[in-house]
Amino acid sequence: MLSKAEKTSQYIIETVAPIFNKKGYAATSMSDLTNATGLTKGALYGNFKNKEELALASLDYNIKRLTSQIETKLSTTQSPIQKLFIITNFYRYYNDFTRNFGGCPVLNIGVDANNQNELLIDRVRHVISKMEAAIADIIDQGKEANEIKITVNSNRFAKRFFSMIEGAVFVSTTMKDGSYLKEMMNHIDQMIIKELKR
Amino acid sequence: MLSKAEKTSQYIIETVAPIFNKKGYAATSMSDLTNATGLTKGALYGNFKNKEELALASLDYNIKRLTSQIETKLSTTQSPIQKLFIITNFYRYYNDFTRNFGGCPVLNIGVDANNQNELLIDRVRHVISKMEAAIADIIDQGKEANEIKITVNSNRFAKRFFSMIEGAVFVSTTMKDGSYLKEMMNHIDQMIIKELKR
DNA sequence: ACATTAATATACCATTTGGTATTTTACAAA
DNA sequence: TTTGTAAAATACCAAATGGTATATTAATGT
Repeated sequence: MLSKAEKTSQYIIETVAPIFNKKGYAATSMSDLTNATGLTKGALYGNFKNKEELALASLDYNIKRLTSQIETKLSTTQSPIQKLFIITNFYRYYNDFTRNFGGCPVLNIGVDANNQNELLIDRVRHVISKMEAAIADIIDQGKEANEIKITVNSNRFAKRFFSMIEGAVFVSTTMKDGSYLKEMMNHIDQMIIKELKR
Repeated sequence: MLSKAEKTSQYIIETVAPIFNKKGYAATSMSDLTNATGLTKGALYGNFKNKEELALASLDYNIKRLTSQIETKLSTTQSPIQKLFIITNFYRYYNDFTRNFGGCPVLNIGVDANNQNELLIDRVRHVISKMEAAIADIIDQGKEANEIKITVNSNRFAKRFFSMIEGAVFVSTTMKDGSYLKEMMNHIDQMIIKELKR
């Protein structure tokens, strides 16, 4: 059972996470957070050491929501190739998914914290590495399962795969035009078929 | 001949543009700008109406530096296909190019100003549209010159082209790893050869 | 050289910033 | 129901925020 403080901390993070994600670290003020939560500074500083800890916890929360959603979807199939299609299909409708918490946290905090906050940017780098590694892992599984050509460079493909996704996420968000994501996912699907599939 | 005020305005923008680009609009304070320029608020507010005008002029300046550099390089060939290769080759070393003014202004301000500043984000959208249109235009010229298949969808290809570039720019910058850009440009070159070239 | 204007510096404004010390309130065990 | 403690509200801090009015300095045309 959650204690009062744990419940409050949870509530604070849920409320505050989209704000940090939308506005960025420096541009988000403590009063933005008290206004949004309906709580006072006493409550916020009682539950979190400072603004930075709030931002870090918010980022972790957003990343967790994102990755756990992908993991859930991935677990519905055993086929590595199908897993890759599940990822592209998830990002096809990514704008709808992220609307709830204010855009892609990897992109937003990655750009916002770059050269501004080492702790935040380190976490973003870590997530990117993890996601790329996960994609490369799926490809390697595909090789073992004889679904994917053994000649492909898993890591190189994973990096390109992820870069393309983030590029489409960025332009799609900025231009408020979901077709960028859709077209890019179609292209990546073709890449999977032509470059990977054996 | 430039008046004193024009020279000062120019100096301010040159000095201030990379700061806005790195830190974003809200996170950049007027004292950041007075410190960097060595000028006082009197000088800044004498030459620019307010902080927002400074940010807009800074964005315009950065965008101009970027686009004029590309245009110069493009003018060295007549061949549409070669022009596309010139673009990918420019972005191969984009991190070195943008180091001087603090990263890609399209990416940085696009993410920073999204849902925060309408004037800034509108300018970013406008630039993206322009760049995509320019790419589509090159492709159309390639069709007329019998270099490029008439069946390809110029606009669709241009959007994908640009999205891929920005994605590589983002991950490359965030991870401090130029290989993302290099690999992506190699891939786009292959796309040009396989999808466009006739 | 002088007067006029343009450009910059200075001093100040109310408001907001992140953060803290203290008081008050809510809660749980006895 | 009382008491100890955990949690949240309040009041406050110095510093910084964007912006302005005024004073001072620099440049310019005559």
